Amino acid sequence: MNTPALVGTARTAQEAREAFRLWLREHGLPVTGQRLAIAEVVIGSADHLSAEEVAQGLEAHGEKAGTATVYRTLDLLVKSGLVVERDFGEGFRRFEAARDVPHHEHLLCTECGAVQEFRDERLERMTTLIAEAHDFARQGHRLVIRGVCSACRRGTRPSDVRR
Amino acid sequence: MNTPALVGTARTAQEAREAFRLWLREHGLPVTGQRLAIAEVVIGSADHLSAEEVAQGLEAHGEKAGTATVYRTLDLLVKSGLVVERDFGEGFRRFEAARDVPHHEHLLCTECGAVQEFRDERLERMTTLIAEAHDFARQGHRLVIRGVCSACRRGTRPSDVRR
DNA sequence: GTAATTGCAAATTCTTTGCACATAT
DNA sequence: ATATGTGCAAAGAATTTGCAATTAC
Repeated sequence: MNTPALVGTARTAQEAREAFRLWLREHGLPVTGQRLAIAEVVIGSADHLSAEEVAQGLEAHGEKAGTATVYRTLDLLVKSGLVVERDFGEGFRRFEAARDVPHHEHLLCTECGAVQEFRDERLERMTTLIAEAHDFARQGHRLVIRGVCSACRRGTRPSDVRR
Repeated sequence: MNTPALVGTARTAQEAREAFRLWLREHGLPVTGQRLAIAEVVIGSADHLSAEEVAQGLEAHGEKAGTATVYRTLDLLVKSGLVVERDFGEGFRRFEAARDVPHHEHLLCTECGAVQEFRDERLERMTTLIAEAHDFARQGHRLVIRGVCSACRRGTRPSDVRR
């Protein structure tokens, strides 16, 4: 439920496990069942998951991990580059598989919380020029467009519960 | 200290008090010393203040208010339209005087936390078109460009303490 | 075996809420 | 007078941390 259209394709659960296992090995860190399971949930999902949703995803797979472990593993996944951290100003963070897409922006539905992604080359150039003009060494940017998605406008979506 | 260049000009402390007093009157709400003092700090400042910084600002003026009052009054100021709420993904909110500038974007220095503002007409049109293309009823957007400001690059700024 | 991870619960940070007391109108 | 605001301390939500028991290598 609530699986917004995406720019790229999430990799398979298996690929997720193996990619993370490799990274852990390379860094001399123990490969544990929890770590692989969490990688599978986050990287295998096409959604932008909150820490809580990751924990729920684990249980759906018949696995589980304590809250602390979920957060600690998410940090590792971000460090490994396999996962990207997002902040849509909801008061908590979301985690998204780092796909092959170099960079993309987000459309956030203020009704149901659904997220759509899109890419716009112009934005890349535009923000670079703007940063230059203000004598900033640009590191990156974030654009979130807020609005109401078509499903919510039509009253279709059965009111997701999002905080 | 740490007063980034701004797009518009903050109104004076007096204007702030009077504007808020008027709004409170119009809405049948009691005009209290705390409310006026908080309005003066937030609207009179050219910065993007956190709730804590507002409280500190009060003490600097020889006034003070409890945390709850600060938050409750900030809500009122936002409702009155005199103040705008911002979320730069720092884990807490910031509040900025609503100046005459209709909408502007932010450049955030990841070293010292300084914020510069800028305006770009193209962004307005661009985000409207993008929202349309995705069948979203656009409500607004937010662009934050992250980077390192010139002062920090030159090692000039005496390393602000920002969380 | 030993060092690192796990899970639980306690601690933190930002923000909200309940309630007795104080204050604006 | 009376409704509303204020401050304090407790409650909440998201996240982090301390620590004994457990597990990977």
